[in-house]
Amino acid sequence: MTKARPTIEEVARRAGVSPATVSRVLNGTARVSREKVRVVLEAVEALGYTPSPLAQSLARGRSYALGILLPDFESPFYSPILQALAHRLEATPFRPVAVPGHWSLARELEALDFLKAQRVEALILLGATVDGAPLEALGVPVVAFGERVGERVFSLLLDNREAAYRATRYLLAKGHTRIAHVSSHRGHADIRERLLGYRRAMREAGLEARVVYGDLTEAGGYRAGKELFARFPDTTAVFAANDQTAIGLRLFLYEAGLSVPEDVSLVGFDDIPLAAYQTPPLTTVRQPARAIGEVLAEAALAVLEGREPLLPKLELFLVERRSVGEVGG
Amino acid sequence: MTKARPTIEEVARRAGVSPATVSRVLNGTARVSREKVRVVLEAVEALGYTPSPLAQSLARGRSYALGILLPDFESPFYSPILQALAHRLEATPFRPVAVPGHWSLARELEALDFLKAQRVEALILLGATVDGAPLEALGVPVVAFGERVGERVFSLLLDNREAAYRATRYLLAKGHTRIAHVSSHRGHADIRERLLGYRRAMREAGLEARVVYGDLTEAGGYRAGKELFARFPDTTAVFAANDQTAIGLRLFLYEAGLSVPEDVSLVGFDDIPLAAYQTPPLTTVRQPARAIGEVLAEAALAVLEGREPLLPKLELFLVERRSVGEVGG
DNA sequence: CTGTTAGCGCTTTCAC
DNA sequence: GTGAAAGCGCTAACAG
Repeated sequence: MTKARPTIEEVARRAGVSPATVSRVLNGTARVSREKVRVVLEAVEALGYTPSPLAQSLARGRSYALGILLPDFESPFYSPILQALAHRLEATPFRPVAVPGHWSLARELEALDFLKAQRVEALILLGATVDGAPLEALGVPVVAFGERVGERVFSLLLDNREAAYRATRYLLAKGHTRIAHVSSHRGHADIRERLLGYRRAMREAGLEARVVYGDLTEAGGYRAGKELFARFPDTTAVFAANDQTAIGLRLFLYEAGLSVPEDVSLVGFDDIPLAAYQTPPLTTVRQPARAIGEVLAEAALAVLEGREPLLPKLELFLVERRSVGEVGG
Repeated sequence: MTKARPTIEEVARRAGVSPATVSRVLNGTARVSREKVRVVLEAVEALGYTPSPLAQSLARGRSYALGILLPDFESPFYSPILQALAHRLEATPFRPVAVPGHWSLARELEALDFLKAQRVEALILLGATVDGAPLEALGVPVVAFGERVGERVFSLLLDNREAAYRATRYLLAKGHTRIAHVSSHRGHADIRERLLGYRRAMREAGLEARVVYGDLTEAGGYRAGKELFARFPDTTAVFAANDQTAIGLRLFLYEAGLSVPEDVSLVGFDDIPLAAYQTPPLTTVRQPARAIGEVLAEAALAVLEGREPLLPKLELFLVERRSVGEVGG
């Protein structure tokens, strides 16, 4: 067995003071004489003492836990957000407790139960679909990304519709007219917004919309490509609801012997880390993952301190790379 | 304010029993009469009671926390392992506490301090470089992936050297002779093993080794490609220490107008999710992320229960895709 | 400034 | 079987 960690009691004894005093110097919770401070610090040092967060939490009546509900740990889009979130929390007393909802409402509900049991003080929703009652039941402030949820919830909303509209317009400007969109039934409001932006651009241009559905995974994008080119073989450009879809579809094109961007142009959404390294580098709408994570963390911290969180308007813009060509160019 | 969560006390009062009894029925920790069980369960139900893990931990003297030290949350290789790890832990009383070491020994040490403070009961090391004393200081069992660490540590070791050897042999069999390897100074033992395997295959074939260094990121792979082809323009095949490096290098090739696999063949390592979707699909050595995560979790649980963990020998095998061509083929 | 006294919410002897 | 009582390690009044 390992030697048990020292307790505040032992530190106090060794320093010849009361536990309360030790607590006070460690937390700066009240003025303590220079001398005692010194002795306490020495004892802490000598014993290698670190307070037990467990005991602290129980005594203070707070968990210092921040729940983070995300689809899963391996999503190339959400992972960087989680990374930024965790990073921002490092300097605070709060710890992230991240749980995967596995893209399923049922699993999300389970995750919420878990977070509830953990007594999280606030909840950050990343690409979740839960809403209403279950959230209320948690009884803690909620900060969401991408979805306008309930009343007492702060949402960081990016203008997906506008961005999708502009991405489609970009394709139109390049001379494309037979432009398809790969959407998804899975995923949250953002995905629907992108579809709407695409539709609007097409409608305004007097063009017919071509929509097929994937599931936001590479495999889904591949399948969608297959379906798309079976139904609309003359498509010259496709705007995918996310990068993973675009990348999956790109594999289909490769196998079908269609080149990008010569035969078909491709635009994605998200700008995941690997988008810039595709062949050709993928033109896509950049979602500022880092900033998103920081803003969400900031907002959660604000709410916890009773401040009104400010959710700055983050811009979505198209990153032009090499996957889009000019028609007849 | 939200209503405070009910305590065991309230449940007991409502059921007309003592808190001890409530605890007993909830934990099956002792025999309780049918009648009381019923009443207690009813009260629990009515109040929507969930025990506080905090209080439980304190009272039981254990944290149920499993530390997981990994490079960062956004690595396409480690994320899936974390995902599997977390998944395996879901059905257990243990919770994963994952902290990023940011590929830096200093940050890893900080992370360890944090985990120590959290009183984790065991530690799982994913691609970490810490070793020896700091680990001993934690005073808990350690399960590591990829690195043979200290004495009291269980390591899941895959034969990277052999796999790299075989990957290089594969390239040789395809007729390549001017084969380069992109290694890295960053990263742990695995990376060095891969270099050794490559060297051995080259030596045995009586060929000159061509080694350049990246940093395991796409950007590093790109830079390495630049350096490689400046120094050895006639290279026809490159074996990269990981997929991200290969993908970065592939961008360099694309920009340089060299096609894969016609002009240069490419082999990666890891088989990250996106490898199969590169253009062309990347031939790579598959590391079974899912299995790795599960085995590590299993091992940690075993150690915690006092059992000898069994670390099955997982195989590394080459996944042939389309990024390798035959010389003169 | 500082020690004493109560707990935080739960588990676990220890008796009955 | 079951309740009373004593903590787990720490903080937070409450008196001095």
